[in-house]
Amino acid sequence: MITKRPRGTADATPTDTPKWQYLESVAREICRCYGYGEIRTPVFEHTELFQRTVGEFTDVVEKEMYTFEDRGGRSLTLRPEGTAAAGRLFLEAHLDAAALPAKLYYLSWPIFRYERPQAGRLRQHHQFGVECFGSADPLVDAEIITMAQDFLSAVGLADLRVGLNSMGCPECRHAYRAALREHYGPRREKLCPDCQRRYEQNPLRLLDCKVETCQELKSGLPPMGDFLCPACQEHLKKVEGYLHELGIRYHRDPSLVRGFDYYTRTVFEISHQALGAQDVVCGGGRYDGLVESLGGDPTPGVGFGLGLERLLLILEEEGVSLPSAPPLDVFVVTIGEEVRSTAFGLVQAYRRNGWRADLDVMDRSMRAQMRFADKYPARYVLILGPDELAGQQVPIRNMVSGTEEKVALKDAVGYLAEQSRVGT
RNA sequence: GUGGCUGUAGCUCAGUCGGUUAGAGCGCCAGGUUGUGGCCCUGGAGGUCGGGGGUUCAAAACCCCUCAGCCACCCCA
Repeated sequence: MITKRPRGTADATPTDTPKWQYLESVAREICRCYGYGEIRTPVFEHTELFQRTVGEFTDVVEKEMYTFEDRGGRSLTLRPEGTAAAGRLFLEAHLDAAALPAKLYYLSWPIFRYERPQAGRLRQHHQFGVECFGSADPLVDAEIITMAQDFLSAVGLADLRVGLNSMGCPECRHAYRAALREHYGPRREKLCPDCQRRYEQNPLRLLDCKVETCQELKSGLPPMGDFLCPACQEHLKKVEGYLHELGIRYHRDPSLVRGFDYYTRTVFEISHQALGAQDVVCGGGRYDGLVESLGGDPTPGVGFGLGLERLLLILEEEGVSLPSAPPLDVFVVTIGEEVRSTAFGLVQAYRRNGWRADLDVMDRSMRAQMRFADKYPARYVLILGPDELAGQQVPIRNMVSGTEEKVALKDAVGYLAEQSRVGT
């Protein structure tokens, strides 16, 4: 082999793509019902876009971006997430000047992060995501969570775990950050090296460290909930109220923290145990400061990103059956060179009438052609040899029932339509 | 980025203590049936034993490096 695919990437063959197309069609249908419209943006953006929105000191920006300089000296980055690009488009396409909210979705966007690969974690993966710009209404937070839930159940998933938390607004977050520093300050030396860095750069992340000694140091720490300002508490309460009314099961997880700086107030994750350590299939929340940080007027927003490879892994693990390559409607078996142009014409006639039709191009014996048609699989096999050509009558074999009928060659195309009308 | 496990045919896997020409099942191709699929039978193709280096009379096996996959961490979808 001359080439190998780069580490942490995946190919999709004709066996795989029907499954992707299926997920995409379900996603589109959900978005249609919820009133969202599709957007497309370039796979790379100015590096600064992600630095400003995702955050300078986040893991993603610090060490996971595919950043390069183009021939004009610009620093560009393959997008490591979708929301920032959606926000950029929102401003650049002047959607902020149109009627709000702007309800946008993106489908199968390639997302790039330089990470150590394992099952459910790739360097290029694909996300279905939804973003709603312009409304601060907690109803939209609930709508977004419901949408993700609806999509996942529509493709056949149950046993989902929805985690919910609030990260507060900049004011209450500031207060909590101070409280964290106060709590950890005296015991700073006992923290793991990662947490010592977090203490300096991003104290909120101290909360979900899994190192045992750091866990112990958490005792006596007031939960973030205590620091939420009245407005943020009210917001969270309303989101929960809507979820409750809609019958969405979730659990409050006070230690749930998202790794991107743009999140404010509502954050949530949907996970599934079939996935192992990388168990989060969907993550999202509210990002009221994002548009402003891009230079636009203050504009609230909420959204989610959903990993399609991880979803496919869960579905496979759970034994949910997904579409595979479609069968052939008719395979035309040819006997001898002299019938081939007639056979080709016939196959073309089928195709132009919307049938999936094929014929032998491997110079196979009749028997081998029959075996090939069987394995394809083909619903019908039409046999065309010198005798049929002379008599203008062809046998058409139903490969499921094994029955065969003689049909006039000129009626061969109509025959399939007739049979499907009858319901065979 | 850290620690660990695993790489043998297209796929799933055997391969004894380091010993001659590396095997099986499935899949693929052809034939048994010179014009009829599935079942059965026969035959065939297909291998840099992940790659490179080393130890040895001899390496798929032992050692080192490297690449890839997987597991956990970190982080995330």
